Amino acid sequence: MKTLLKEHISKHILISDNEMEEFCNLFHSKKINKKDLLLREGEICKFEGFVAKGLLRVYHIDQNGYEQILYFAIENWWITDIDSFTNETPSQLFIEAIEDSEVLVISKKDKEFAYKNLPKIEKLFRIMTQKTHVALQRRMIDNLSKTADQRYLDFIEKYPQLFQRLTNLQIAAYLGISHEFLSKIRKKIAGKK
Amino acid sequence: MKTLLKEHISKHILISDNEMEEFCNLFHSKKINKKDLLLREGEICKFEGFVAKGLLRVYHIDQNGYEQILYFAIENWWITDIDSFTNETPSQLFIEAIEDSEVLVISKKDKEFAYKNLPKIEKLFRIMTQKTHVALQRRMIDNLSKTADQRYLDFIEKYPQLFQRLTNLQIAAYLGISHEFLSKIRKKIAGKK
DNA sequence: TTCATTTATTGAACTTGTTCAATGTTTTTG
DNA sequence: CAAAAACATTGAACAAGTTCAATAAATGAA
Repeated sequence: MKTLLKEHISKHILISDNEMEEFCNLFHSKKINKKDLLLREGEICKFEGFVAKGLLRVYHIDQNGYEQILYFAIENWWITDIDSFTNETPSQLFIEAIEDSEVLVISKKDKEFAYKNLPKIEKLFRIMTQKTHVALQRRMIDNLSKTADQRYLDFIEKYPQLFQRLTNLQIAAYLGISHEFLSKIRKKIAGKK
Repeated sequence: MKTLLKEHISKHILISDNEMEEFCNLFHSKKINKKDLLLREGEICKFEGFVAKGLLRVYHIDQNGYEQILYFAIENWWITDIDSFTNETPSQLFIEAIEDSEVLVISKKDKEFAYKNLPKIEKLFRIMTQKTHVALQRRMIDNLSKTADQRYLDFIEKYPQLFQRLTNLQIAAYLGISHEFLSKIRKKIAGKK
């Protein structure tokens, strides 16, 4: 179960076998069935998770009841509400499994323990946070500067494998448009080929 | 010049006087006059900067020639294109001084040196990246779920002091709307009072 | 297999925001 | 101070995207 996590860590930092074991022992496996929630709005997010299997979505529900998907997480991605987790404030987000999933979770206390006793873990999370920040920055620029058509085409090109595992409803909620409008975009694009 | 930086660092990590000196010596002061550029599109961003004085904007110019402002940086904020800086790829961004500014910059080489020799610096940047990521995540949610009116009102409430130092053009470019439309929003709001 | 639920498509009316062009106001700079 | 440049406002025509309602298609559970 933890081989994926270990491989992932090794790709980012140099760490001894002992340290690796000690760190990975802080994680517990959690199975989440399709449609079950790992976090709901109003709760304080008490975990950071590594997706070992499956697919989840992190989303927000606005005043009008519409969903916006902040991101998807598949195998090898980390998942948490970093805002709620670090500041210990009620989350604005839901995390739900889109497919039956397995997430390796670490508690805040154990993460702090790792930061204290395994200095390389600072580097690991510094790098991971940097990566997710870069991804979000790119998305922000795209959202500000591109039309929905273009964002949809970019999405397919950028995440072809993820695309196949999602419904149009979910893709629309990620792109920030209604699913009806996505449907019209799809028609328009299909007509062009 | 570096007292602000030192205060800032002390607020986030515990560090000895020696380490503080050694780290801060890696920074050079750079004065940027109003309207001058610190980074332009296509360049590889070779620095990370701490704003000691002034106000800058980080923006992107899209295919249609419109500007989108990714963020503003005032005193005590860090400024860089983290994407270009970490991946050493050409930047999509411009950084320009809105007011005469002073930025304390550190090169990539010196930052790597700090990571190697001053382990607490890992923690500092892990925390800073986390903070900027949280801010961007909140903004992403707002952009996906709120109307321009609401985003404008939120902006004024959240950054009242920054608001005063910006033109409507700049605020519009940050909110992701045309400045003409912002003008109409302002009229509507003024009428309501 | 069947019935219920979820997902996808489509059209029409509507809202939000853009674009362009004209005009007025403020700020900068020689 | 005067002229130029940058900034702000307004209106009209337009484009992008939403909402609602109806229908069809796909999926899932008993």
